[in-house]
Amino acid sequence: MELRHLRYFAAVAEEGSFYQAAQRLLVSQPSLSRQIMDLERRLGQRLFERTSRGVRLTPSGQALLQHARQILGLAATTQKIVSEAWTRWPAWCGPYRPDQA
Amino acid sequence: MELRHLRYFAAVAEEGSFYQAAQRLLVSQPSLSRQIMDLERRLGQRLFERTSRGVRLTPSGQALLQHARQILGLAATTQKIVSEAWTRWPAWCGPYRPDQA
DNA sequence: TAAAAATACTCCATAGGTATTTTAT
DNA sequence: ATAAAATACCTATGGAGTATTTTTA
Repeated sequence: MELRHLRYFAAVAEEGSFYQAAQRLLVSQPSLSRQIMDLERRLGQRLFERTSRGVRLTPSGQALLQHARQILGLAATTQKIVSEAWTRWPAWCGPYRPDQA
Repeated sequence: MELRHLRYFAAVAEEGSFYQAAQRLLVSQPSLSRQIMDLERRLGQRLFERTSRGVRLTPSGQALLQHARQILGLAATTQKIVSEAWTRWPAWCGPYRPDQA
C-alpha cells in the first residue's frame, strides 16, 4: 500500500464517483479505476459498491476512509514540518517543485 | 512522498547504514541510496550525514523519524483492521499474496 | 587503504493515457 | 438510452539491478 492509493481512495470517497475524482486528481478515469482495484486486491476487500451513477462506500470502505484521512493528514503535517526546518538542501542541487512532495 | 520512502528511510535510520538497511530490505544498496536521495530532494532537506562507516541522522532526519514511525504504524494498523473485516473479496478474483499489502 | 556511499548504465514493472465496451438505471 | 465504470491496449516514467567509481575515516 502506498500513499497514492490512499489519496486516490479518499478522493473517490469524497466525490462519490471515479469520474469526478479523476478530474479532481488530474488523472484519467481508467488509471484511477485500476489503482482502486489494486488497493482492493491488496486489502482483500471491496471498498466501493459500483452503480451506474457513481459509487458508495462499503463498510470496509468506511473503516478505511477514517484511517486514510488520519494517515494523509499526518503525512501532510510531516512534510510541512520537515520541509520548513532550517537545514536547507544545498542550492547547487537545484530546486524541486512538487505538487505535493 | 510515498510510504516506500518512509519504510526505506526508517530502515536506514535504524541500521545506521545504507549497506545494512539494503540487506534487511532485500533491495540493492544503490536502489536504496537513490530512494533516500529522492526523499531528501522532495523534502528539500538532507536527512543523513554520510561517513565512511555509515550514516547519522541530521536534525531534520531525527524529526522525520518520529513522524515516519507514526505514519508507518498507523498504516500497518489500518491494513490489519481493514483486511480482517468481514466483507471478503470475492473468491473469483483470485488470491493476493503481499509481502506487505 | 579499506569500508561504505554515490554514480553510470541497463532493464522492466507498472502508473498513466486513449479508445472502446460493459453495466445499471 | 445514457451516464458511469470496466476492460484492452499502448506508452513511458522511474524503481530496481549490476558494475564501477568516489569518498572519508
